[in-house]
This record gives sequence, structure tokens and C-alpha cells, in this order.
Amino acid sequence: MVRSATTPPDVDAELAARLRLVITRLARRLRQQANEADVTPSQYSALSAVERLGPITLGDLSAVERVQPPSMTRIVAALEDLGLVEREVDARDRRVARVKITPIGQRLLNRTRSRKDLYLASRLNISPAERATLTEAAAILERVLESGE
Amino acid sequence: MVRSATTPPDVDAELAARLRLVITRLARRLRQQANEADVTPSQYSALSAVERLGPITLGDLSAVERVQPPSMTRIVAALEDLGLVEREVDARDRRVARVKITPIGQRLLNRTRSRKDLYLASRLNISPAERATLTEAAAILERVLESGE
DNA sequence: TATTGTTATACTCTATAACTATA
DNA sequence: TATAGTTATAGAGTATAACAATA
Repeated sequence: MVRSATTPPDVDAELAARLRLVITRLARRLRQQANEADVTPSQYSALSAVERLGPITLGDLSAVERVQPPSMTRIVAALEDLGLVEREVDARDRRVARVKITPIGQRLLNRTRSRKDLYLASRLNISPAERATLTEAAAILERVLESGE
Repeated sequence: MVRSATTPPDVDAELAARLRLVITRLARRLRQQANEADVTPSQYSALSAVERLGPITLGDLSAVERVQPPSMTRIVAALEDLGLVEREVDARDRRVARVKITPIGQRLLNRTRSRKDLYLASRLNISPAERATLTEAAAILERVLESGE
């Protein structure tokens, strides 16, 4: 294989650029598909964090999800309107609001995780080996996200 | 391992839900990081498509990128302002505009693909085996995207 | 004063609907 | 009439700045 005279591409940078493309496009597709789903991708992401970490304060939640506090205020308000989370004010420090998942929210997560008609699930027409690869990749990318926190 | 009495989760659906989360969060991170970069993720995605398929009409480009024509009008206008693509009107059918990449746009893509200071590249502190896994995963997900077109 | 969260406001990305120019 | 693309407008998601309540 012949390389041009310019700087040789860095393998990690090349992979990163490729991942960036596929992630951008998949995220767009997921957003478009989200209309028929119950919650938006952002809300789903926050709901999952609340399930895993709740009861959790709004501040901690926005830090974990890497959005600014005003954004999390909105997201949580939407989830509360849908009955998927509930908030309670801390008795000792009444500035603090803690969020936890409701049985309805828990059911939604459980249902989503077993729903084949999700956009991605319906497209994952893949072999066992490919499934294993994607599972590993998910773990690696989750680690990438955490390491940036 | 004990399963509850509810519906057993579908493995593909579970994987899809997990991928959805990691893609949503990574896309958000990429968007935030994009401020210091030259173009937004959407513009970068369109620019890559123009590189690969151009000269291409706006209609075909919006179909390939899966956005509506008005969205592509905006994206291409931004890329044109940046001098990364240029348009030319079809001589035979003057309704049609074709877009192609400029040398500046080509240089930007080449540079991006070898730049280690991209958000993802700087985070990809991974082993060769993990790099191989992500490379395979990228290929699988690219196929998933194409199959939905 | 400092901290937690909210409200006000604005920007980006995307969509749908209505329009223009051309065929 | 039909098609390619644009303009007008709106909604989601996010940000920053200013504010309110509490400590």
C-alpha cells in the first residue's frame, strides 16, 4: 500500500474520526425514531442514571450526565410530568432536591430493554459473533465516557 | 442466576438499549467538544458524504444523510461559507445544484483524520485488541446505518 | 456570602409548510 | 403540473446569565 507524501494518518485518530461519523449519524437516527417511543434519548439517558444512582440530587445528576444544571432541570421536569421519576426535598437542607425512579419509570426501562421494535434492535440483524463484538464495543465506549468524567 | 417472572429480556433488545445510551451520551459529548473544532458534527458528516459521493445534488445528499432537504440546504450553505465545498448549477437543468468538496475541505478531512487532539482520539487510550474491536464495531454499525437507507 | 436549583433568553439542529424557479 | 431547492417558522436540546431560596 502506498502512502502519500503528507503526514501519515494516526491509527487512533482515524478510528476516532470514523467512530465520530457513525455515532453522529446513529444519534440522529435515534432522535428521529424517538418520536414513536415513549421518551426522548436525553430523557432516557437521564432516567437510566436515576435508576442506577438515585435517589440523587439534581446537581449530581447533571454532573454525571454532563449537562448544565438548567438543562437537567428541564429533563427532570419532563420525566416528572410523565410520572417516571419523583422528587423530594431534603428535610435538612431544603435547597436540595433528590430524584428517584418510580415504579412506572422502572417498568418503562424494563420494557424498553426487552422491546424488539426499537430502531436499533430491529436493525440489529447480526450474527452471534457480531453481537459479541458490539457488546464488547459498548463496554469500551462506556469506559471512554466514564474516563472523561 | 434467577430471572423474575416477567418477560425474559431479549438479548438484542438489551444490547440495543445499551448502545442507544452510549451513542446518545457520546454524541452529546462530541457536540460539546465540537466548539473548539472547525465544523459541527452534522457538517462534518455531510462533508464526508460529499467527499465520498460528490459531485452530488442536494436532494441526493439529503437522502444519503437522512435529513430533509431544508436541513441540507442549511448545512451546505454553512460548508460553502467556510469554503469547504462549492456548488455548481447544472447547465441542462438549472433547478439542480451539485456540490463538491474543495481542496480546503479535503485538507480539513485529511487533517481531522490524523489529529490526535480530537475528543475521541484523546480518550482512546486502548489496547490493540480493543482498537480492533472498535474497528469491527464501527464496520458493523456502518452496515446497520446503510441497511436502514 | 456561598450553594442549589430555577427562570429568562439565545443558539444549533432539525422538521413541516409554503414558496420560487425551472422543467 | 411536477420537481429541485429555498425561505419561513416551529420545536427539541442545550448553553450562559441572572435570579430566588436556603444555608
